Amino acid sequence: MPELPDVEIFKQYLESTALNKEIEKVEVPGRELLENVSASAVKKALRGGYFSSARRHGKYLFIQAGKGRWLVLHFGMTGFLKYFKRDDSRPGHPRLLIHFTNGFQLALDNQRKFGKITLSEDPASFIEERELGPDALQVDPAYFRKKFGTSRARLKPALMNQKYLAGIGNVYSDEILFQAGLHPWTTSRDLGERDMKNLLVQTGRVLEQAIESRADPGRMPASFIIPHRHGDGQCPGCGGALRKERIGGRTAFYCPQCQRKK
DNA sequence: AGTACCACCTGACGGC
DNA sequence: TGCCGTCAGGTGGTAC
Repeated sequence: MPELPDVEIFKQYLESTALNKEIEKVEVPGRELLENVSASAVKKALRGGYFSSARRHGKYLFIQAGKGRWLVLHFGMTGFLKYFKRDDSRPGHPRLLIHFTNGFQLALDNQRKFGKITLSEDPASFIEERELGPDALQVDPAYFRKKFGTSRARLKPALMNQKYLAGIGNVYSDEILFQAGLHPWTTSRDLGERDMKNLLVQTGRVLEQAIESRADPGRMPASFIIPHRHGDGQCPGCGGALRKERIGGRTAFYCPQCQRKK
């Protein structure tokens, strides 16, 4: 479930492996993931060039391959990057393979084909076209207060709405609400000033701590609910049983004891 | 505007 | 052992 922290880790991984290496060949075994672009256009855009930088917005990764030339990746539910040399370390479901002249390859692996691959001349216009909200780590408090202070949506679907904030999905929305002590069913605009402020603070805190933990539940702080998001998980705060419930079409986990309804 | 539901896709898992 | 239904969850569409 790559959400903002996971994609940030992919970005760092890419930056530490695949930048400034000449691209020799490009394969697109997963044409189904291509969006508004042909495989030959992707090959033509990348072959002979090199990746010079990467940017992330929400769950999207933008990789620059020249002036006005960006490779855009979305990881869907199961996507990840792998930089490798030997064929026996090639991941199981490569959908895009970039061969470098140094003998290494970068794979976008995506078991369930919910990811996307496309090209863009400019990340900013891509973000605008998709109507993505600001990155969840770069939110102006006034914007946040306005969006969440007027929305009639429940808190959980509101946090997951990419038009409000970009980057939060099912798992991290649970964590943010848990850290903020807010009930997922609470109507967004019913929040008081204090809770509203706290929600924004916790959003940043949770995402930053998740990145520090390398988006790995095993490394997250003991106070996090994420490692307990399963059948009979217990609240890391009060030890009570977590509740599992369908909210906005997603499976939510929360602590009915620690997360009060407003 | 918000919600509910479906489809996309593949693999894991539980029940029988 | 093996078949079948269900679940996982990001996005995007439709209908209400």
